[in-house]
Amino acid sequence: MILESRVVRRRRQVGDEILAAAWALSRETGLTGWTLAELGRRVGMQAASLYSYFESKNAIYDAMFRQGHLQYLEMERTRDTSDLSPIEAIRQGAASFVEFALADPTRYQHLFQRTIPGFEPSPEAYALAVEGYQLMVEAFAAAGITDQRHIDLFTAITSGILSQQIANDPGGDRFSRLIGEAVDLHLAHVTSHVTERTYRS
Amino acid sequence: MILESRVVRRRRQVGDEILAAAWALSRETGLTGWTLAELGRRVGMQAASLYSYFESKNAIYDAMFRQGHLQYLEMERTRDTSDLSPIEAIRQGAASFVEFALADPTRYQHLFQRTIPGFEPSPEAYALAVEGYQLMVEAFAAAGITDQRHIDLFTAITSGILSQQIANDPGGDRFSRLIGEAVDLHLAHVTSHVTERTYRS
DNA sequence: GTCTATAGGGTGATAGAC
DNA sequence: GTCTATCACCCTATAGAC
Repeated sequence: MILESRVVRRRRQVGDEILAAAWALSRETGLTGWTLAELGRRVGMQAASLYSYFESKNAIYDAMFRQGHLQYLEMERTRDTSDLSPIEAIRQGAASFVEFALADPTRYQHLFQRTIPGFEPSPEAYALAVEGYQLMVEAFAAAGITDQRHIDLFTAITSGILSQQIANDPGGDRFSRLIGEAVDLHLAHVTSHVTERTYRS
Repeated sequence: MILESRVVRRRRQVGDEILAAAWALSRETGLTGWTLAELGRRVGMQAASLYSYFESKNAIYDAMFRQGHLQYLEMERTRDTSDLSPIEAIRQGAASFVEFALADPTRYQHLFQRTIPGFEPSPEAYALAVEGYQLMVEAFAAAGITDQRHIDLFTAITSGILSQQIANDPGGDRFSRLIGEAVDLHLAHVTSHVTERTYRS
């Protein structure tokens, strides 16, 4: 049993090493800009040997998707909002999401923009994405905001700022610096009864 | 001269036919989901013969990019805003942009999201994109809105709504129906002095 | 598990006859 | 201008020896 456990651990280590190399390659040449041959070279292995760890290239993408969402969920779970009002928690959550996105734009692209032709996350991995979305929905519910339209507008604004930032000013803050202003604007809007009356569906 | 002109006209016709087929294929299987062999088959031609009309596949993408932006500029130029206030013209412009985008999401993707690996528009084609952007900037200037931050927030919100709409509710209106609400929210914000004071950079 | 070899598919682009 | 033939790649994935 002890011997088997060592083997299992070693396997996991190599798998993680492959994933780390895949992330590095993706950051350098784009998510679709590398081949299994290059990935193998990075970890000192023939391309064919990668198949001992992942059953296909898409399985590697799936593991990356899963890993990225686990990182996001871990960040969200350790974020302390106990001292914050619900509204303040939403503000912090948005800032935290932007920080997560810009800390690794390639990861953001893979997790939230899905541009790889032919790749779709497995149900297990997709469930993690849904879980993250639910955390946001709950944060809004805690502030009494439950209208799907309001949440949709929030996600649209946030993703719009991030995609513009990453595409048109990579490494800068031309768009991302607007996130606080945009969130406050949105929150003021959805918590005002006047506006709700005007735009009821 | 007359004979030559006929030849030239015929060449343009075939070129346009090829472009139309490329658009059709792109709508069916994605911008990167077809090959020159398939495109040739569509127009009754061998793949190699396409090179008499376009010097590369990227040149076809470039012509599509150019054609799409010309369509947008044509729509903008024929849009009558003479009876509208500057603010109302911005509202109409946003609605018109959303309509243009959703009328052909593939075209929107090619013109404004640029997801084709390795493709960059030629300077001539890119100039058309800049021209369209300038039209929007001028519409804002006419309303006294010249702060780049405000225009950036507008483009972020608009593109965010559109990308969410196309990615998560294709064919529906879950996100796009929010455009009027979002634009009004944005306009109310940027024309309020209180807010300007709060968020001055 | 890792290797070599290769299957089996595909691609954009070019040469040269007609 | 259009064709056939082909170049010169490239890729993921698998078979089988070690």
